[in-house]
Amino acid sequence: MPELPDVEVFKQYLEATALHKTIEKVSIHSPRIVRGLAPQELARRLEGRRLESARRHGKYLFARMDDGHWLVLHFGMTGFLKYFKKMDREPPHDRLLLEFANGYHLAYDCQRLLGEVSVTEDADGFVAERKLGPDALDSEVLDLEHFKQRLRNRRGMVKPALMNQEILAGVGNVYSDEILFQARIHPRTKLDRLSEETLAGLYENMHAVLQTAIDRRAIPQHFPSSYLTPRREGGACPRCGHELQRMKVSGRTAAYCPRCQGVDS
DNA sequence: AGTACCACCTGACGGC
DNA sequence: TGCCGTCAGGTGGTAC
Repeated sequence: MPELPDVEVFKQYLEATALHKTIEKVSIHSPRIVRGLAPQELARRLEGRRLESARRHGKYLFARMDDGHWLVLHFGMTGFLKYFKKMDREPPHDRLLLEFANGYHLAYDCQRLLGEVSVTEDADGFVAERKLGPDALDSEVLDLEHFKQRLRNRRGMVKPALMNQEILAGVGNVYSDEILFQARIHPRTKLDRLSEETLAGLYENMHAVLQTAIDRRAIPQHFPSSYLTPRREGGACPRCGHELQRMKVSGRTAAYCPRCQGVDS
């Protein structure tokens, strides 16, 4: 479930492995993941180039090539990157494979094919075109006042709002549950029922949860024991011991503690 | 504007 | 054993 913390870890991984190496060959095993240009065109644009730097916005990863264009990666539900030398290390659902001049490979693996790969001349323009809101961890842009302003005057529920990539980018189903659990807010709470104090707490917890997840390499088993994630089957609330519950919110499965997170409002 | 529901897609899992 | 429905959840489209 690659959300903001997972993609941040992919970015750090790409930076540590695949930069500044000439791409000698590109293999596209699943053409349908390529969006906005023909697969052959994507290959042509990558071959002979080097990746020079990486950026992330929400759940999107951008790798800048030495011609100034950007390789754009989105990981859907099941995507990840793997850097390796020998082909017997190739991951099982390798959809796009870059081969570098040093003999190493970078695979974009995506079992369920819900991810996407494309190229853009302008990463900021891509973000604007997709109507993505500010990155959830970019506190320069998304400070508390801006956060409150973006959630203000909305009639919907808090969980779908956190997951709405046009309001803010990067939070998905798992981390919205964790943020709401830590902030002690019921997932179905209406935005217009959140006090200023609760909104401030939501903002603080959003930051803390996302940053903690990144620090723990987005590995749920390494998260603090006070966390809801990883969700245990019929598990108990780590705070009060009450049995955790699941409910559908806006078509998604929400996990929450009915005692700590109040009642449906 | 917000929500429900469906589709995309694969694999795991439970029921029978 | 094996078939089938359901679920997982990011995104995007449609209907209301």
